[in-house]
Amino acid sequence: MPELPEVEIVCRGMDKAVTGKEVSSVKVNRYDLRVEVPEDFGQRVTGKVIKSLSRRGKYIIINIDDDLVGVLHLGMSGRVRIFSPSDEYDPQKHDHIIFNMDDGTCFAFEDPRRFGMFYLAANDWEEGKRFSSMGPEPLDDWTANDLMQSISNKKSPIKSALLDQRVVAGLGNIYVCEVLFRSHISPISQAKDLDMKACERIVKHSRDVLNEAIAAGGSTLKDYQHTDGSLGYFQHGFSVYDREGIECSNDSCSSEILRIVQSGRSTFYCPSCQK
DNA sequence: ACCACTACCTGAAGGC
DNA sequence: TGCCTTCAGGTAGTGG
Repeated sequence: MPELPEVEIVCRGMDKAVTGKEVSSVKVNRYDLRVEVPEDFGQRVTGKVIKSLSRRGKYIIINIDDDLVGVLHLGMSGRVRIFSPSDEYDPQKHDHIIFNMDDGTCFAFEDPRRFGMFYLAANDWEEGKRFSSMGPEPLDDWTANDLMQSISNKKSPIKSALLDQRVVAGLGNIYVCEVLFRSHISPISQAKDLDMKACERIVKHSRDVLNEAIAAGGSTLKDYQHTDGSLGYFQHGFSVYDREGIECSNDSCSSEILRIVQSGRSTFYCPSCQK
């Protein structure tokens, strides 16, 4: 489910629901996620106050008291469901970790495929290699110059380069396809061959697409993904993703959208508009 | 060092 | 109905 816009929506929902509240209890149903959940997860978190939440790339950072952070990644199928004190928690088969707050609020991390992770770290976590090698935030400090530099030696296609979280943080398969379409750049072109103008277009359209998707509540593909169960609707705004065989949305173009496979992932693009 | 490929895991959808 | 194959929004490890 989650690329940057979806993670941002989840992060905002959690922030609103739990920031400033104390954790009264935690239930861990499964420890064998992508990264092993620490055995003492519950003990370390219970009785502590959630200070704030933030996002880095596709990771949600939960600042717990002063010396602890929860690091949450939704993987491919992860969701967070939040229950207000007046709602009753309805357990699901793949609820791995459930937090109960002192005011009766509760949230569950659900992830059928278990590609997600939820672990604890000291609050100087940003020193760790997971985040120190992560690229710039596309909505924040990313420039065309950064992009130009980071791909200047890359022989891989630009599609694959933009999926590399060291190049830019938070883009995934859907939004890379959409960005390249808007930028009129072929996903097949070698990253190192792009000029500064092309990099400028990618940076600009990344901002636009991501901001539009956040404003639309993210994209919902298979099931709901907001923390309150409501749906995002940016999937109706896709120009190319999952539109194989459909006519290109540009008025002046009558080509069909193609699907190819690059680095084992589907790429959707218009062969006429993206050169 | 880089890049493509594979594994990780469950569930939904489509073909027969 | 059911069985089989394919595919899915991500990341990390390997092997060429």
